Amino acid sequence: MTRIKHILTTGQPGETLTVKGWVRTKRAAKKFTFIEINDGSSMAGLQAIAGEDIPDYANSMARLNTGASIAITGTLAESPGKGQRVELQATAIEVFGESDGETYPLQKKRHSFEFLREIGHLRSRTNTLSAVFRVRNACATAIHQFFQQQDFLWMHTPILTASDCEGAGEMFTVTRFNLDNIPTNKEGKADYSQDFFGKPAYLTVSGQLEAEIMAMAFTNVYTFGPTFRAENSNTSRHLAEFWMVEPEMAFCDLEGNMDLAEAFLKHIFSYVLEHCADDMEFFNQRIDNTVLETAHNIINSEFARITYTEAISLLETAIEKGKKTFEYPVSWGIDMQSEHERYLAEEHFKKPVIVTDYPIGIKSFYMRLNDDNKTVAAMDVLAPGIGEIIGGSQREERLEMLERRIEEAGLNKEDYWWYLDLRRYGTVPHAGFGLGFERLVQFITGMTNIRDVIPFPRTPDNLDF
RNA sequence: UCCUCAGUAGCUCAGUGGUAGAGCGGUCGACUGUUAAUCGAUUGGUCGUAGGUUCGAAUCCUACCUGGGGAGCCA
Repeated sequence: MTRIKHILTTGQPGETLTVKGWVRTKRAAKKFTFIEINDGSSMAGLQAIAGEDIPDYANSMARLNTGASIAITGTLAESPGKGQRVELQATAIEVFGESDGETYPLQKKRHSFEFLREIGHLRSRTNTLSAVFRVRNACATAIHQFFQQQDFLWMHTPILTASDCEGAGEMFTVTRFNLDNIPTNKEGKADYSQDFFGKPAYLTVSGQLEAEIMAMAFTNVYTFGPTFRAENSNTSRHLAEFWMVEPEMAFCDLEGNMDLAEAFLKHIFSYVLEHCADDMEFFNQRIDNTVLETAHNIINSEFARITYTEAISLLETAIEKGKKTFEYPVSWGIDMQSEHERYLAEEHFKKPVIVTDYPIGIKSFYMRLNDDNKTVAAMDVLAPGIGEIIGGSQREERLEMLERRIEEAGLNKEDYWWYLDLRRYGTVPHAGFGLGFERLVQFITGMTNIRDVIPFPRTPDNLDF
């Protein structure tokens, strides 16, 4: 079967072929009809023209409403009209499934994204959403290509986990209990020893700790899979189920980590520009007229790199000079608010900025303590319009230090016996980061709501399709 | 979870106390090359839900539901 993408680029006049897809629009004159058919392979559809001479013309045309699935057989010809190089002169049309114009929700007009979310089973047939999902696919391909070219191994870390103490947010509990009749122990609480795993189980919030295990055997690995957060977050950049990419590198420090993150983003943007040119052009025209400029900016310019301490100074200076007022006060030690991060990325640097070396008190226990004993070797990549798109760190590889940090965090050392073993046997400096895949797709396409860059978004009170 | 805005035709919206409207879409018709086709006609509604105020409520009040934007949490 010939896909429309290839016909539009390389199809030659005179070729006889059959295309299959869905009718986007139909324009009828008295004795002939133009049909635009789309099969999802490209933004542009193929224009077909059917004259009265095709079999069962009147009846066929009446059945070709927007959304109908059809096969058109015909001969390619140079198009006398504007807007397309070739068109298909139909000799036969087969209708697989009709689409009632009275009830089919997609019309030949713009729809709001809010409305399209309500018809999640049909929205991928629209220009914007199909472009988003082609770009999403290209991003995923680019990610694998980037890592594979550099000898990283793709590791499948588990979705089910027992660790509930990473502090990365609320977790979904997984159980085989009948929730209307939960076995209880003497204290009247749920008796997990009778559950499937014999202890509480959850959906993973991160594959990082397992990735560290694998990096201690394969040097460079990455994970790419679904991740779950049960936080009651209702924003345009949070999902309960999202995809995360987490590279982990042995023999690597924070500097190497930043270098990888920057090269990684540059590669993905380049790949998408090359492979989804039409889609990106569409986003630039219809969604956000800065996406192409942003993409070239990412590829061609160095990311800004500053320490947390420098970032705080910048913010304080901006306040002093009256250049900016913030709702939340700024001082060394605070966890920066969205408004602070946005100022840095969107107004001060106007490009991605990597902030490093955060105060020990606001970051996770596994991040490596710096020599100043006040900061840890953490890094956040802040993107204009998105905020934190990557969060990472050099990991604490010193056994005694890690034990101390676990205790200080109020966590149980015994729960991490295997994680500590990695420091006991052949420990090495290592580092890694996590990238929110949907936020990346948002960043590239300019789509403002994260629910529109994943085919089937899962958010609080929303589990349709 | 908090703050805020909004729910009126299939969609996008106007109507802000006195007989429910427009554009688009759909349908029918016209048209020898259209491409968000064009032109003409036509179709279309329990005004989010439940109470309340009033002679009278889409409009005012209360609660709830749903959605958007912002915040927190983070990727």
